Amino acid sequence: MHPHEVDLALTDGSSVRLPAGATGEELAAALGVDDAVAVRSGGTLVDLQVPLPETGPVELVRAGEPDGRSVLRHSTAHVLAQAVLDLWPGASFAIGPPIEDGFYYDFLLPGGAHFREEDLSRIEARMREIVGEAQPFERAELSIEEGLELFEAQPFKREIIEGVAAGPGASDAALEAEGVEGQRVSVYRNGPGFVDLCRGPHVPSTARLGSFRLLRTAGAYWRGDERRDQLQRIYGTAWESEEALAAHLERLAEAERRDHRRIGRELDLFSFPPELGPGLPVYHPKGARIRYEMEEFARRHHLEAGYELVATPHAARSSLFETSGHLGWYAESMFPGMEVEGVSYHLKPMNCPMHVLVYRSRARSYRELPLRLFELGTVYRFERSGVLHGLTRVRGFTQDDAHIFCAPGQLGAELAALLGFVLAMLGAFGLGEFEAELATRPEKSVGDPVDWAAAEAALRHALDVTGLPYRIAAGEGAFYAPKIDLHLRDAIGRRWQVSTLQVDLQLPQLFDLDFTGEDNGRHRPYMIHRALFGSVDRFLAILLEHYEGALPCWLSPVQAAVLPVGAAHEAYATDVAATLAARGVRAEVRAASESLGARIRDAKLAKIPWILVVGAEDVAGGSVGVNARGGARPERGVALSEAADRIAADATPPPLLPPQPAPGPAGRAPRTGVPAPRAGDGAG
RNA sequence: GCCCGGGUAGCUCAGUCGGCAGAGCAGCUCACUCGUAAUGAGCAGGUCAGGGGUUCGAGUCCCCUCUCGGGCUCCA
Repeated sequence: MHPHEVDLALTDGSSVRLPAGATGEELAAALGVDDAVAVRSGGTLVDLQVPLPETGPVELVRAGEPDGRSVLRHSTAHVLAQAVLDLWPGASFAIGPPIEDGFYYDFLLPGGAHFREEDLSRIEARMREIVGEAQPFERAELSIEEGLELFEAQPFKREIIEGVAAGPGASDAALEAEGVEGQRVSVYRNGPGFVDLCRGPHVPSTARLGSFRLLRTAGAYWRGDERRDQLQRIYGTAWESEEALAAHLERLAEAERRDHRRIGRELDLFSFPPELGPGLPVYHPKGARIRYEMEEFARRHHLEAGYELVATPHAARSSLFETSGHLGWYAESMFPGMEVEGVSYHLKPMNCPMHVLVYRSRARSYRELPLRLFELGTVYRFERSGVLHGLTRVRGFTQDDAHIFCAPGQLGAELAALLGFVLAMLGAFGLGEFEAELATRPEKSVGDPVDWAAAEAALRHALDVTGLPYRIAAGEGAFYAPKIDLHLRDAIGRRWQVSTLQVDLQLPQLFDLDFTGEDNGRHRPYMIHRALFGSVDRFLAILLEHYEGALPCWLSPVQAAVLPVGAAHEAYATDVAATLAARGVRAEVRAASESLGARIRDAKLAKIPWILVVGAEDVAGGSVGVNARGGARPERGVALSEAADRIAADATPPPLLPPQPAPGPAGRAPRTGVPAPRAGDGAG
């Protein structure tokens, strides 16, 4: 029996009577919790084996919660390192943190060796042996000197210890997690020969691990610095149960099925002809039709929102980009110049200098402001070859770009209205879950910090008015402007950065823009850069992945397929298609050269929202058979006029909530007024 | 740009030890004229990414280049 017992307060408000000095393991036993992996005490996580503090509430961290998964993943990463060091004697190991959905570990293999895909199964087999041996994780704390001695043969570990020992500012968060704090280093041992620098906590034993999978190998620079060693990274995933692991692997398969590059090929939307060069897409008729619908929607609503259309060329004298600062700051991201008649030209990486010239083409009055210039402008950026990715990262793309020139006093209202407009537009595409980042002045920036602060305040005000959840991304603004970056989540929870709103402090000055004020004096306008889709190309890719290719009817390149049962019904099918076309529906007749079943299958695979089957009964009765995408079962004998009504309604672009000057309580207004996302199921 | 792995018919892929370049789908032709996710038969389709090398002989082995994919770095 323990000499005395204490009442231990739990975070949920209850308490448990335990012997003094009891550990997290004993607490878990007392509570009947069998999946605890750590203890949360005073905001930090500690090992289960540590005696619980008698003051302050504590809480068990269970395997399935976010922090618990991180512990599992971190522990699994240790086992990965242990396995690799077993299999490659002389290997160096660097860092191995938990990450979203998994973990990785970086190594330098002896003799400059590299991992191969087939190594993953060997390593995984060795990891499973270690798990089978139920090795305890044991924590120890050492002095800096002891740590350096322990890791004498491990240059990366020594560098971490030395870097942190050198004092604050010499470390970063990822390295801190590796277990060096102040003048102590913590290490974890498991098994006879393995010890790693680590802050912890870890599971009590490797036996608690097992639902993991190694996924891929990759190169990764030491400390993320491309001038330093490139290490060999192994990525894996780990979960609290086989079921959770299987669910994650299924999510990966789901993402694979939604890959816009695959869908683009299967639906014949676009391609990347090698003859054009990397990162330069061509849109096929169906893909171009989708773009047309997106762009028309954008143009129409911009006009309604008080924008004016402009059009500008793809190239300009290099001197323009000297003036704008692009060649000074971002020449590396621009295509090299070309010489024409002794003058250097560049492809434009952004539209703003051109729009500035439109503004400056004549004297401007305060009466004209805010002046909102909109263009679907195609820009060219020299992206490094390794970063290109489908339509989401290309070398030539079209921005739905606008520049708003306004008087200083108009900035706040303009930004707030703009943010509402952005949310309404994106909402119309069926995307509703947004998060924002306010990116503030970076280290490398131009302009007066006072102006920066004012611009940042205006952006923050717009966010507050809109009620959008946001976080501050300190120091992540563009060199010339603070900005709001808008992110959205797609149907399977992935986050995509889309819109950007920037308050430019530089261009009006560089181009010496002005307007005549009410006071007959010259004033400098503010300039807002903004793109809603960001890139039309990239936004199309996001839509394709979000909808798995089954776009809402109004965006579908073909909205209805009319299938005659036999050749005798083809004339009627043509009439049906003409009726639909008269209602503005994009309809196609697919003649009876193949079996009806095969044509239905083709239409389904092409994700056509409405399939109309017409046979003898329909010819006689003026009806159609309706097979709607996502519908429960096909209908027979629907009157043509009724079917046309339903399809025409489905094919109509959604309404857009006008920008709201005064959003309602809790700032949900921009979303509540937006029509519910069209599931693209054609249910009419 | 860097690391790793790929590139064989429009697509997905097979091709053993270096010994005649294949399949399914798609395409075309013919027959079938069909009531809600694949009718049948036939035909055609290849500079095996490109170039160089080794070899009696290269899709296969070696080198270079291009390109795609996964990462890293970058992303005004």
